[in-house]
Amino acid sequence: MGRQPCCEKVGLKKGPWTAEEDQKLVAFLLSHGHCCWRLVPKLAGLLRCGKSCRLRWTNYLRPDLKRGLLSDDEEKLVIDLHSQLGNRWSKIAARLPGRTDNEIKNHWNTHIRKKLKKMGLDPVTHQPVAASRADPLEDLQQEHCDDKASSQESAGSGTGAGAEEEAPTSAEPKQGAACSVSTASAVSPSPCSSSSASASASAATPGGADVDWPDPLDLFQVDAIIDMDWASILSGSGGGGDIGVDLFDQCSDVGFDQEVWM
DNA sequence: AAACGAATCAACCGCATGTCT
DNA sequence: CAGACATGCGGTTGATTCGTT
Repeated sequence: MGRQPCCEKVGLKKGPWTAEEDQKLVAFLLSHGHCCWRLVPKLAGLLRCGKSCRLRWTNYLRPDLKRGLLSDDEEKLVIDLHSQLGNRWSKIAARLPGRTDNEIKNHWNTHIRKKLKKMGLDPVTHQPVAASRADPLEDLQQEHCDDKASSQESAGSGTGAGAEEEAPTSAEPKQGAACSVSTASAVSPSPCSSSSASASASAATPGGADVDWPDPLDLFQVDAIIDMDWASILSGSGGGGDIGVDLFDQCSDVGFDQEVWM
């Protein structure tokens, strides 16, 4: 006997998430963690499939996400990792705490690829297309500040060089999914049979510390939660004192991987 | 001020792989 | 062992935002 299908695609909502849906999802996951994604929308009262919930959480609602553009160092690291790993965005994201595979992928396609092309480098192979420079990464850093200009210039000089020329990384046959090591997700999958996550979840609501923490179960202040400076809070530099340790303990109970927080 | 085009990014889709019955 | 299902991944799309004319 098999399991129930992931989502009966009947009556499920698609498209952009509303603030109310975000609130429900955040409140549920912060208080219960995720047991099985298939059950999350049902338990949280959402008309979404579990897949959509997981994506929304992973790419947008996860509290440990950094926001904003990638720093120079992060961008360099992405380029370096991409040269080694190819389009294995989840692997790359795993090396950049607080960044998601989707975010990195988007940034690559919209920024980095153009820069590499402008520098005369093949974004796929990272090899010079023609005669090229000695240290592309150094040039990249120099040009980082005029991103907009470079993007437009490259668009003009690209002569049709767009997504259509993107070829699969020859040296990297598609096998990223073969790696079952948890990568992008900050929430380690807690099996349904594991009672620890859900059992302790009721006591794991982050709050009650010195940090100005909106109670997710109270008013569903999701925006405030998302905008919080999590890195500072968890490192104790945000005035939270021991909040970092407390949150580590609490959040690990609901399935967070502490290493991903910092 | 309006129209147009480019850039950005959130979200969806389909596939691959691992797990469970 | 085989089939069904869950999950994760990468590619792609479409709506929105931003900049230019």
